[in-house]
Amino acid sequence: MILKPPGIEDIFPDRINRWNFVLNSAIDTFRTYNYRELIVPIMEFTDVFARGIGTDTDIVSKEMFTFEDRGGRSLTLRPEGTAGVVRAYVENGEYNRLSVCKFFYNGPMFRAEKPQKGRLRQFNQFGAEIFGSTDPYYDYEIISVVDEITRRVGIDSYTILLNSIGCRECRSEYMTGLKEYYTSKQSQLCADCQRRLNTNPLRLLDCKNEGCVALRSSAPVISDHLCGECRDHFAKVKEYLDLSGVKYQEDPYLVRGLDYYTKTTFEFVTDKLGGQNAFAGGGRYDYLVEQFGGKPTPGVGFAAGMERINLIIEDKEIQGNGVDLFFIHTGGDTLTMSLKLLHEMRKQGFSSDIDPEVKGFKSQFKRAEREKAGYVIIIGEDELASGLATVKSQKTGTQEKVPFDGIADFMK
RNA sequence: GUGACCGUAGUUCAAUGGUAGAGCCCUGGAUUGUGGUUCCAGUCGUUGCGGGUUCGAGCCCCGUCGGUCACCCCA
Repeated sequence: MILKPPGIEDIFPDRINRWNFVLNSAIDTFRTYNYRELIVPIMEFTDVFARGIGTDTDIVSKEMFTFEDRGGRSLTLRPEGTAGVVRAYVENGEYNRLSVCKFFYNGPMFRAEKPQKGRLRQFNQFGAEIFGSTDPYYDYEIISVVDEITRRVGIDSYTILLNSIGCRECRSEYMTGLKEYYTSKQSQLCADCQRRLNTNPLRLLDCKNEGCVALRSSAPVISDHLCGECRDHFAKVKEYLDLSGVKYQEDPYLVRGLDYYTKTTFEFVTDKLGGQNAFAGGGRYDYLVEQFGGKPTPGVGFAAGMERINLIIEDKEIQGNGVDLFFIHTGGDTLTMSLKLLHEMRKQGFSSDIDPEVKGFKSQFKRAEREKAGYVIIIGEDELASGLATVKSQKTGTQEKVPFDGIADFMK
C-alpha cells in the first residue's frame, strides 16, 4: 500500500461541512469588511521567503520544502502567505493604482516540521493584507476582522495578545539595551538563548526555560522604549479596539517568528489546542514592500489556521445537506422510467440519486436514509401502470401520488 | 531535529507466552412494495514490516516503518 507522506491530510466528506462553514464564515466576513480576493502561487523562488521572512527565522532556516527546478533554480513551497502576496503586489505594480488595497486569500502552506496536534506539514490558512497606509485604524481593522470571524465560527474561549515591537529606530535602540542586559547574564541563560543572543535577541523574551523566564522580569520592556510615533500609534490601535469593544491583553513578551513585523503584533490564542495555542496571528510590516523592490509602502495583515480552527470547534454539530430526491425502483421498465425521471430532475437542479442495482425496497430505503434524502420517489409496477409516482417525504413520513411530469412542480 | 507512548477486522477496542475475539459498520432475512427501533444470520485478519529468543510469540528482545503527544517554533 502506498501511504501519504507524514503530516499531510486527506479531508473526507464527513469533515467538509465544518470546513466549508469555517471558510464561508471567513469569506463572508471579508466581504462585509470590503476585502478583495487574491490568488497567488503556492510555489515561489526561494528568495521570496528567505529575504522576506528572514534567514535567521526558524521557518527559513529549518522548515521549508525547497527543491531545484530543471534549470537549477531554487523553488520553495510557500511556508506562509504574506511574502508571496507582497511579491505579487510589487510585481504587478498594484501600488500605482489605489492608495489603499485590501486583499484576502486562502490556501495550503507547507512547513517541514514534526507533525503533532494542530500542526501539519501541509496546512491551510486564510488571511488578509492591507497595503498603503500607516494609519492605526488599519491595525485595528485587521484585528477586528479576525475577531469577527472568530465570533462567527463560534469560538468563545480565546484571548487576543497584543504588543508593539516598534519601528526600525526604536527597536534597534531597544535591542541594544536588551542585548546589553542579557550579555551581563549570559552564563545564566539556557543553551538556546545563548545562541539567540547573537541571532535574534528578541526571542530571548519568548523562552520558556525557567531560568530565562526569571531573568526576563527585570529585562528592559519594549513598551518603555518606543519612540513617540510608535507610542502614539499603539495608543490609537488600542483606542479603536476599546471603541468597538474588542477585548485584548497586552503582552510585552509577544515576539513573532517572522522578521518583517514592525509596530503592532498580535496573536489569537486558546487553551483548546494542546501545545499549540495560536489559531491566528499577524501584525504590521512597514518595510516589507520596499524590501521587495516596491516603492516604500506600509502594510498590515494576519493569517489564521483552518485546521486549528476546525479543531477548536470540533464538538460543534454542523448540519450538512442531504440529497433532495432518491429514486426507488423494482428493476426492468421501472428502472428505465426512474432513470429518465432522475435525469430530468437533475437537469432542473434537484440533487437526485438512485441505486441502479435491483434490490429490495428495504435496502433502497436504507440507502435513501443514509443519503439524508428529503424525498423518496417510488417508481414500481403500480406507478408505471398508473403514470403516478409515489412521492414520500422522509421528514414527515407522508406520501402521495404525483404524475411523472409533475414531480418538479410538486417539489416547488 | 530531540524525547515519550502506541501499532490486532472497514472502525473502536479485547486476548497469563498456549486454538486471534467482541461492539459498531456493512450484507441478507424476520416484514414476497416502505428506512430510522428490535431480533436472527452472514462477510471481515499475512496481529505494520523484518529478524531474534522459545517446544510455542499478538504478547519478550533488536531493528525498521507508521501514528500520537510533547519540546523547539508557529497557523
